[in-house]
Amino acid sequence: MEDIKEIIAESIVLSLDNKISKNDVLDKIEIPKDKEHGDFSYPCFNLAKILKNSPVNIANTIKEKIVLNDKISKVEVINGYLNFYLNNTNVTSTVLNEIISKNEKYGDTNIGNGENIIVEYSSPNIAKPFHLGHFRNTVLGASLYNMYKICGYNVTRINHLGDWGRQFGLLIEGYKRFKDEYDITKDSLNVLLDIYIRINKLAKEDESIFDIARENFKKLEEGNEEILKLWKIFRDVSIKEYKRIYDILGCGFDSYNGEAFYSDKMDEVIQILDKKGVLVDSQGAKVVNVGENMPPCIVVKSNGSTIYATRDLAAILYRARTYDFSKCIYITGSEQILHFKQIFEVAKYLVDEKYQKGLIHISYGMIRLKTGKMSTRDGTIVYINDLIEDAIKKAKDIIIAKDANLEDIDNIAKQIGVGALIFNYLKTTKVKDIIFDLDETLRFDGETGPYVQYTYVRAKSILNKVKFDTKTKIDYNLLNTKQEIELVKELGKFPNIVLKALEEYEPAILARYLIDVATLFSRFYNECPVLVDDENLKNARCGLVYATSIVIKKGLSLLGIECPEKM
RNA sequence: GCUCCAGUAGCUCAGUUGGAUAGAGCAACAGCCUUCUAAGCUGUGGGUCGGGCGUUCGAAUCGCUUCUGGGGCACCA
Repeated sequence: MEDIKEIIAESIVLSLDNKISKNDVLDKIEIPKDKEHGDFSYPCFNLAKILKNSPVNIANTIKEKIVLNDKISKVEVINGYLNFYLNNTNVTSTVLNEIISKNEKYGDTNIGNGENIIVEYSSPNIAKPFHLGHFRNTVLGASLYNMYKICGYNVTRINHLGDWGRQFGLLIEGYKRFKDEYDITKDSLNVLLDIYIRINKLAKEDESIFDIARENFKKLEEGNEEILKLWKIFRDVSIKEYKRIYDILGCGFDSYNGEAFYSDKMDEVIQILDKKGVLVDSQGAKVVNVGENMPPCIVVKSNGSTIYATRDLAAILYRARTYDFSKCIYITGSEQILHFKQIFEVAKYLVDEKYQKGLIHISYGMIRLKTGKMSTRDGTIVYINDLIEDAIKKAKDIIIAKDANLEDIDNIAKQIGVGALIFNYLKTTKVKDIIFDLDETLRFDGETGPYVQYTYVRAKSILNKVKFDTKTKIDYNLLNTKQEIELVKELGKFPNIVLKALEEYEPAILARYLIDVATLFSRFYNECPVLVDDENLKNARCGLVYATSIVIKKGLSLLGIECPEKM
């Protein structure tokens, strides 16, 4: 499609005797909102001044003089716009043949050319259950990973676990006191959470517990065997639980090196910064100044210990050396925007410019409740385990109500329930806060994952009823209804949609696109019967159905959503 | 107080980077299943694009200003 835009631009320039540059024209060419206005449109208003003539006259002049190839069927002038209409039969066969021949590789490119990219995402805090915030983070990261992968990048997924810091001193103390009341091997994260809440309460009444906690963390840093053993148990138990969730979500990681991993790599960071003379004393702490409009970045606290910024800096240094990345993408909530601005500034003292330029922070809005912030204390946190359970159960109920004889109901219910959740959190642009609403989250009709999955299932259902051989010669000129042509054109956009979604780090672009495809397919499905007597028409429509199924399945897989074959 | 982000239909959101009559879903109402799965399709109603000023042939989109909501502002992550 892009090449056609080029051709149009060149032709316009020629018909204006090169009085305007091709890039200017290319810049202005747009795809009309209203399909009645053609496939491409060029507004002539800005030419009025340059050529000292009215937009309508200019448009008419271009229309008369322009020479186009057979890919364009007609050109029209409306209100100073030049509207170009593509030759539909040409587009249809090109698009459908490409999709069907490439099949599950449709949309793959090699623009990444093997470049190394790191995506850091999910990153929950050890010993705490997985909640909705982590969920949004995880599905965002996983889908970006999937998209980079098919664009030829070499991607490393890092789960930067929050497995270090003074809260472990407190947790260890709580565990020592209360462990006999619990069975840590069962429901381990909730046990740890419970202990954590209890010891926090206790510490509020008895300040001395905080001192013990500090002492515990110090012992942990020094490698005290007993303490280290406890910390390891917490970490192992947590990862095991997280992995169970990642498994359900169908995502994974190449590294679980979290904060603790960098605990012995921070000295070098401090040394480098000190050697470069940028580490200055400020109110007892050691900081790096990062410009006037930001507070300084604290690297060493006034009590001599390090802070999360120090660990993040150590991670940048380590990753530059280990992975030689061209991009290192961090996915976190928007409350960390300032923090990443600061450490990216400091990073210029640690790594080459090419690494520093590759540091990218992708932030997303909070998930809140109608009543306000989620809070552990008020018990208003929405845990992902519960939500997944609810979603799967609801999917199963609906399936049973519709067709209790369906095979493999549990697996299908899982695909639909989980798909609904993932889609729900990817369809909204990441900048927006999301107000959590259980009914809305568990909706399966309208702009939802199950709707897109359902579209796929209907397509497959048709294909299962015919012998459709991709090798037969198909006359796609027969596809000439409005529904067919619009669907084909939408399918043809897929590769560009993926690129755009990646460029903007915005899976929502792909999710929205899949809704559009599903809607156009549903219209086609309602208006154009596929299983007709006319063999040629049947074949052509089957080709369209098949191509649609390919695009939907591929698109959903990039979002991290599975497609049931029946539902 | 400073700073970043958001504000579009009753609700939840799109809006192709400044273009033509601002679009979807949900909710409401009215239709469509003896024909490829109705988790679907078609239609109706619903808008001072938070307000104001400006730039422009042309603004939901850019600038300034103001209101509302949210985040951040050094020893938490």
